[in-house]
Amino acid sequence: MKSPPKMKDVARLAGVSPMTVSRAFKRDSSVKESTRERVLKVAREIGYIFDSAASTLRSQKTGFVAATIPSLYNANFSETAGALSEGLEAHGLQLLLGFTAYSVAEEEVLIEQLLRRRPEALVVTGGRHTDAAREMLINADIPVVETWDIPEHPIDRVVGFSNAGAMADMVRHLAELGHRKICFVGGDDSEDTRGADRRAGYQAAMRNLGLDAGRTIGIGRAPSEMADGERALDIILDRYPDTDAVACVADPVAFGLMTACLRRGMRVPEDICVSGFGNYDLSQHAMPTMTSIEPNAGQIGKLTADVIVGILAGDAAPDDPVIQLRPELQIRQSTGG
Amino acid sequence: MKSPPKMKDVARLAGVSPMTVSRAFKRDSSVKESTRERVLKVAREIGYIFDSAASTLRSQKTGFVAATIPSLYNANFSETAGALSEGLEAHGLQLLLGFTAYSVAEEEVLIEQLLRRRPEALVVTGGRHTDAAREMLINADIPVVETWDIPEHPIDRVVGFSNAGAMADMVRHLAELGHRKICFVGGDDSEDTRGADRRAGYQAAMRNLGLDAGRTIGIGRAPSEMADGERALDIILDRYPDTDAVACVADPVAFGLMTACLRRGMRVPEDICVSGFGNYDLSQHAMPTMTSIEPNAGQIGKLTADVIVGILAGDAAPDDPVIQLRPELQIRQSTGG
DNA sequence: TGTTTCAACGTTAACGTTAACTTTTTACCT
DNA sequence: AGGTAAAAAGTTAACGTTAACGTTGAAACA
Repeated sequence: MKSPPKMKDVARLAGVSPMTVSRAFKRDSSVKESTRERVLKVAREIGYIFDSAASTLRSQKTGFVAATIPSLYNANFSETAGALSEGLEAHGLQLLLGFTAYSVAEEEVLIEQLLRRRPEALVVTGGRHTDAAREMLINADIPVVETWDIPEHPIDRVVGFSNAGAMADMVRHLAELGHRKICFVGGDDSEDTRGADRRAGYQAAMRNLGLDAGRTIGIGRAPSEMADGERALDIILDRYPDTDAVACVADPVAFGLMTACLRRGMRVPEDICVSGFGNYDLSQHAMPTMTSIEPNAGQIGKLTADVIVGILAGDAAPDDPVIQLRPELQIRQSTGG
Repeated sequence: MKSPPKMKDVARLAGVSPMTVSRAFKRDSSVKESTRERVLKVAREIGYIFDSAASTLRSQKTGFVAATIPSLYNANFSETAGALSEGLEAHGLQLLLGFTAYSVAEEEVLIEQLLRRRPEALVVTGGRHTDAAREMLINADIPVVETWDIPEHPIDRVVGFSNAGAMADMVRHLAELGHRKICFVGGDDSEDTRGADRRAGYQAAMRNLGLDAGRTIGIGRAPSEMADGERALDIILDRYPDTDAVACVADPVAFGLMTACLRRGMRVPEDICVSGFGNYDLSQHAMPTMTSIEPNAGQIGKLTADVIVGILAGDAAPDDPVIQLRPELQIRQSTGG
């Protein structure tokens, strides 16, 4: 088996120079339509596959944008990634995803790996990073968008919302319903900065309301799953049996906790209220339907794509580099809605 | 702002040749430990980031494996991708994901895009492809693994199971419980080959049992969601009101359908049985718990990684290029289990 | 008819790294 | 000390594409 065909092989067989083949593979370059067709036909016939490494090296253009997300398994982040991908594709940019496993340490490693591939922009989930990661992002000399958070010290651009604020809204909602013994269920992992922020939002809101902010149930490292919600109920019944409402870090946890309640014969919301975060499909179909927070995950992805496309097109920087979204409370049956 | 540092800049400042810098960035190459440390220290100080495009071009090694999966939003495929990624990472390979939106036409485009980046192996979800895609895969001259299916004509290696067979198992289970009026709910989209195979499995099993195989409810293009299950119930009650069991193409659809039943006051499983496919977390936590099929998604990813690592390490090809898994029926409350 | 213009294509060199080879240094012998 | 092998480092050229510039020929003008 001989070596795979190169551009010059296509060129020879099509009777043109390699440069013309290169041009034929791009859009709106000056090649006669008939020539382009002939070139592409030859390329197809001999099974030529363009080599993007060589192209990248010479042109210093990779045509893709990198993004770090905590996990594939989280429908919220997937939705952001999906919308981001779509928005970028419309402008000829591909998305390269990397997974941080909810850890800023892993994020640091990942960012370096991604930068080695010379993306034209970088999207990170979260607004807190290791010092080394910050350094790399600042020096990367490409647009950087932090998402799903409102960082204290933005690196560049931001499309996010306040996780603490959204959780505080939820706690106030539960308090307005008359609940006083409110638990928070979430990971006890400071590496998951969004989870930690939501817990902080719970604590701040509880203190502001003059309520006991100590009822936090740690369920281990993110990602939090349905089984964690189930386990959390055991802990709650053991440690805080008078609990009348539980705010969960995410919908799957809330669902696991809620169904565990129902299995024990507890009524939701009559005996105990349960709320989630993320407004998963699940929360609208569960029985009872679950109160949650709509983070507008798709919107985050879409806006992020717009920001990047704008910067790459040379748009002037806006006055405020931060686009702050307002998650909406979705009040449903699990809190009496 | 000057141009970003190159290897030769690091070399100059570290007092070595660029080749030594290159070696310092690899593992187990012949550089003195003290030299390596000095080089890496300089690199860190001046913010040098390795350029993988140049490396790839020269060494003809990309260090990554590409995979096409139908969607980010499907927990089963995500699990396969996650396990694949882990298995590859253990051998220094990165995973590059592409999404086909459940369409073999999109898959064709995607495969070409991925091949341009010269992956060292290619994993595809599914065993049916366009002719052009097949051609590219055959000519790619790298290991190809087809997953989540047992193709009629394997291209190279296979790690999968029979979707039709698994669904037929489910139908037989429902029939053994005494059900005769069994519906199938799934996408009516032939582009989603796994969905189509599951429907075919339903039809074959029903015919074998001498039952009416015509009760198929089409719910549009994949991906199928909870809301589709809810809609499907309306259609079932309208068209086949005597239905006693429903086999769904996937767990979310089954959950949507099941909760829609419960909301109408129908009892599951007493009035109607519901089954899913995929054994999502959801199916174990739903009330009632849902009967489903465990496709061993993680196992598929792990075995695929093993196959690829084996081939790249030069292992001899096995007698049978097909690794066929046997999905297991998980019988739960929604079918009386 | 000579000049201008521009579409269409060609030529040259360079992108940043590393394979393959060569040279120097160090370690270990007798 | 002299010799030898192995470790550590250097040199050269090449990977496949395309930016930048150069050439050609035909259409469009005065």
